[in-house]
Amino acid sequence: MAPTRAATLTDVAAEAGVSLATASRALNGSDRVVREELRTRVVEAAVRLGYTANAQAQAMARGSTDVVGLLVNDIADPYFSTIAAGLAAAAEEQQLLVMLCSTGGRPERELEFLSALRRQRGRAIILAGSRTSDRRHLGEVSRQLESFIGSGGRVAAITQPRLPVDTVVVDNRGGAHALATELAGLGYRRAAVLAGPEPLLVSRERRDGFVAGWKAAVGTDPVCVADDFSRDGGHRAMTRLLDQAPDVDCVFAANDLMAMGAMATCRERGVRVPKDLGLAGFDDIVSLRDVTPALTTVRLPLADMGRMALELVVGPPEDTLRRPKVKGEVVLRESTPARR
Amino acid sequence: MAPTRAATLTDVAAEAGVSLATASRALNGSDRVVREELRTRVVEAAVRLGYTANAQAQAMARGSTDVVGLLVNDIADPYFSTIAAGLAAAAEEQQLLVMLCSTGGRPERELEFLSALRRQRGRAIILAGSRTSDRRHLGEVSRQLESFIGSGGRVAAITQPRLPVDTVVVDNRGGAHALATELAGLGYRRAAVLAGPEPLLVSRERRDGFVAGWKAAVGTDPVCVADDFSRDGGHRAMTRLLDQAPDVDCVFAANDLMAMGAMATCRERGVRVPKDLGLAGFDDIVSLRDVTPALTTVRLPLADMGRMALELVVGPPEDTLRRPKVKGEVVLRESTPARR
DNA sequence: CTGAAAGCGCTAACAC
DNA sequence: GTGTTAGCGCTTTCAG
Repeated sequence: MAPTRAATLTDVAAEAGVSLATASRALNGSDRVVREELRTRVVEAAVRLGYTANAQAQAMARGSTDVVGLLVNDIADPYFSTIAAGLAAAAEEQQLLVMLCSTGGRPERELEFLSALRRQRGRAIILAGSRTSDRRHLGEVSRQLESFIGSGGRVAAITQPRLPVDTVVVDNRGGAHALATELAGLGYRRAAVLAGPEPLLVSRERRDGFVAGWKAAVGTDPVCVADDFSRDGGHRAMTRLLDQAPDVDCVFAANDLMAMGAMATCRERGVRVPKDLGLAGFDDIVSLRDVTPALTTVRLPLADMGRMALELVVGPPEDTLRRPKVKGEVVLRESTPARR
Repeated sequence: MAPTRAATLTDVAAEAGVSLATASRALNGSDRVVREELRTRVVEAAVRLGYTANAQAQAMARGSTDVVGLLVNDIADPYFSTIAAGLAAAAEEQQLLVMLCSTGGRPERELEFLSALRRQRGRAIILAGSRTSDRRHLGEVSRQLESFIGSGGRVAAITQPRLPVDTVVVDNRGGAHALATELAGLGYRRAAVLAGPEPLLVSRERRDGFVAGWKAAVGTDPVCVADDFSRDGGHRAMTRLLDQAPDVDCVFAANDLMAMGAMATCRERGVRVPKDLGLAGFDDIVSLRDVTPALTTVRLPLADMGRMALELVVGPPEDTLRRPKVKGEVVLRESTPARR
């Protein structure tokens, strides 16, 4: 059957025998009050006609939408999907719709999405881990964001404090520092770090925090190997590490994904965790619950971070940049038992 | 600073000294051709003014949008997030925007999203595992979908063949049947099934397929215990199973999440997998890579399923219902070694 | 409390 | 080729 033209507000008004304005006021909220009798007449007419407001038309007339954009690196990564879940729940409470973009790390994709959101006149955009370091690209992003903000849009970021926007910041340094202290206290003596890509701030902070903590506690410098912030990256880094420095007794991977990759390397190489080697990660992603041995990590309240980011973009804008902080909590598990 | 009014096409036209129509044709595509000279003039004016088309206005004038909705149960569940990733990638290729809704299993949320998408005049909506069985609710959903379709919207589902819409269907029965056959071939003799909620079709299909396969191969009826389709559900079900029938030698959990829960129960109870008990799941979610022992499962091409679903809603609509099928592939791993 | 009418920004006939 | 103009569906002054 041919798509029947959807009923419009005009239709409803006619059906109810009232003016367009009254129908609008009765149906789609307004400070104005409509007499109860008319009101019900309109509502009934609307139901009879199966009326659904046209959000586009409303957006145009009102000059604002209910859409917030969420930009993540990879929605299949549990780190991001948990953040997304938290954000989605908060968005629901605020009656906002979430537009999702999983960039797969491609900078051009990021820019496309920003511009799509400008076109959509989105109300806000939330950047979760825009993993880039290319200055040129970062410049472009800033430019896009500026004009988005300039035309009334709100922006918040999660752990990307390089952009001049409200940001949920994670105390990476402190978390990693605390972890190093704990590990040293457990009796480990020869540590290594599997860091993420050097240009990534998060990665540097975690590495530096760990190194500082370790130095303070043990007095030595951990070996550092860098690779991608992914499971495969962890796998490769660990392989190189075992070749370079087979005598380490504990390894800190800059995120859980890398730690899982490292664990896989250990299995392949016959290195027993935690017998031969203590291993720790960072983030406490949900899938960690099911790895064996259970992995020591620094827990981040991921879902809350999504929530917080959304809260940054609703409510009245503030003059000053906000940077709510979340701390990581060291969670010791089987992968790093006390070394006697 | 006050949000400066964004430049409109009218502004651009004025700046370029051409008519509105020409500006529109030059900027936002059209079959009409614009003389090169004017064209560049318009483009330059647009750049100068920082013009961004207003998607709302375009949608209204054109009568269609570039938005597709994706409805999932829980975006933090790796099953859904992997599907979402596949779908997002495909959407990008089609220049479509993805509106995400993570319902958390709440039926009312599902309906709200459907109606939001109608309001948005979304082009299509994809339902991934709308996990419900309530007839009343299903009726409401159908009604919403019908009017969505009636007004030109497209709908596709993933593994929810109860709705009269194009659906990516999974051969749950066949996959589970094949798994049962393999397990029997490996020498297992006393099987149990941790099924999902009885009302869920997927759950019944997997259970029935396994039972049928097992019966054909071994001749007996597996014990069945049902619970939620989640990690916790698997944990509870396994607990009950161990109490009821401690002598089973292999367990099939209706999805990987339940299998992981079951594995946790085993760890707590001191039941060794696979020594005391073989264990298998279904889906092959990505986090499975890192559990020990590696879990036998039936692999589903999750990202592809997201892709396929999107393909169902782009391109010309067909008269007949389409039901592309995907098969599961049995992947034997450490959790089910041969029983001698 | 209700109605008439002026837009919101853009596209697509329809003329020239 | 290019310009004019009539909508798209709704909100919101501005008058009654």
